[in-house]
Amino acid sequence: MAEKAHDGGAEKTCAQSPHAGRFKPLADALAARDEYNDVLRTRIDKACALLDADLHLYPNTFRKDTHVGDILKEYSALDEAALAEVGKVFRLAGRMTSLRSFGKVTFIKLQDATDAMQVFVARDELGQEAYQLFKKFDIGDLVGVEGDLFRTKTGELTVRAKSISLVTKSMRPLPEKYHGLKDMETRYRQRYVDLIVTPKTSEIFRKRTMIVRGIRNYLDSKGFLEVETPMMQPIPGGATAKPFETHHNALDMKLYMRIAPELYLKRLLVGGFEKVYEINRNFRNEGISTRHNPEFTMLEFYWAFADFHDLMDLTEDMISKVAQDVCGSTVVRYQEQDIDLTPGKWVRMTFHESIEKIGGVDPADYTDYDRCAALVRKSGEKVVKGEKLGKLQAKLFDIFVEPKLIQPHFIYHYPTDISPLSRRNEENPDITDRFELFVVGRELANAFSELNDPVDQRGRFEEQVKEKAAGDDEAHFMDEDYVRALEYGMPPAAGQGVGIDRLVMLLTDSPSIREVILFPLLRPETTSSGGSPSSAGSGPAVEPA
RNA sequence: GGGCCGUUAACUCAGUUGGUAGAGUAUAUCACUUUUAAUGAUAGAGUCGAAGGUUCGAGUCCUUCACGGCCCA
Repeated sequence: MAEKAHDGGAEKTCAQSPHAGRFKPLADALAARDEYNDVLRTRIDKACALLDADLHLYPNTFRKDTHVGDILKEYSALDEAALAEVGKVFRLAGRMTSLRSFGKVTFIKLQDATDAMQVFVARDELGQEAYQLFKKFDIGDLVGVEGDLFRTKTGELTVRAKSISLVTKSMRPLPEKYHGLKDMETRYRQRYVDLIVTPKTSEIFRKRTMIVRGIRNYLDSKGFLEVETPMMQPIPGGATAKPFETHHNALDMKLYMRIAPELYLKRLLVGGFEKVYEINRNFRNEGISTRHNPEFTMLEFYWAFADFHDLMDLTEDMISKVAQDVCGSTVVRYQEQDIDLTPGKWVRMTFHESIEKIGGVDPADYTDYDRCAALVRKSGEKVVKGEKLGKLQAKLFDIFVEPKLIQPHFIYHYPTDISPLSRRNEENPDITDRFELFVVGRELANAFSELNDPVDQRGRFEEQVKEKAAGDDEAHFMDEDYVRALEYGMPPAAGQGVGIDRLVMLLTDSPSIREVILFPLLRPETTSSGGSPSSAGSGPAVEPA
């Protein structure tokens, strides 16, 4: 007999199994997408073999009594003799992320939500039959292990399996063990895989949770009340941005996804809450970049009987505490730079001062309209007809100042022209009691003493409406109800928005916002067969005649 | 929206002046009872992102498109 032909090895294929039919839909779907390769075929064959051996592929019966992290914490210090004393049998479960087989003995790495550790699986511990079944398990399978602790020859704390069982069969192979998953697109699209194989990724999202929790704890401890306000709003307000539009069918009503919760939170100040905050999603229908995702998370908080100076103090205290808790220091490393968030180190400087001192712009070049416009043009920016001086100054600021604000800077007293919701400065009506916080050349927070004069507010809305009519689709809508609320009387207050994603970027040393958002927005995936992604597996693609 | 770069096996990547594709990992088979990027042997695995074009001949050159990355607006 000619024996050189390999037909997938000596193992029988799924086609010969009574369970073959169970996997046909999977095989067909894979084939339709041109993904049905020999690795996947082998997985199906193995799954069939496991079913043939009367194993459940997805049993929900295994219960663990500990986690890898707990074991490592408690027993890492013990030597071989001390471990033998312990003699305790643990029940662990997790994903098998690597496997080294020596015939009658196999080392696997078991990864659960807490950590990863080695498990020693030996034929002489399991018995011949169980060990043969175990050999059908694949890297990527979830397994349950029962065993005690020992140290291997190289001294590694290891679980010696008395039994090992399949908890969930994995039908797809994991990425390569050494290089891991590098392809950014796959990492974002299939974040579940990224989380399995990239420890840094899961670390970022754990930190993200800690950061958000740290902020909540901080504000709660200061007596702030967490509230939830509408994400779908008939009139979007509270920021300068293009909103997403949607439609409510039953009410036959146009709605906007909120660009900010601000106007609702301030209505709550009118209602008598003196300290409120909300941490939730905002949506802005704008470009996507390393710093912008269409939906992003903002903290906004409002504090009655306080002004923007109080906010600067609070912000400095809050962010440095969160950094200390999450990063273990108030000096954090961001993209090869040390950022010092230690309280007291944060610079406070006026908007105009920053243009002059940091931007190096001659005062005459930003106070005189024509000279300012000329400088803006010279710097490669457009000047729109009728654009106000404050807006031109903001452009100068963006060009000359913002990129240089690496260490934390509060820049305050923004021009009134670009601050439609802020309270005017008492001495100079052209500027507002507003600040923005910059770190690593990016805006991290925006805050101001709130405008609570209903007449002034109405006038500013009307200005915005004019700009909207003139073609600025980022300008504010008139919000009559909000003005009415102010007419009842809103206490003097200060309010602030903090970009949580950007804060998380800073504290996790992430260069892109996509690294700190679990599922960043991407264009639909195109399949190799050319069909629309939604039609894959749900029926034949309809081709135009 | 613009510029530059990328897309080759399941993963990470090579691929020369244009001559029908390679490695490592993973997978399969064999050996192996202490490895940890285990080791050794053997084998299979590719619509080279898609569609056109130039050419005797295209992974390679040209055009368009799709998706992604970085920078800019």
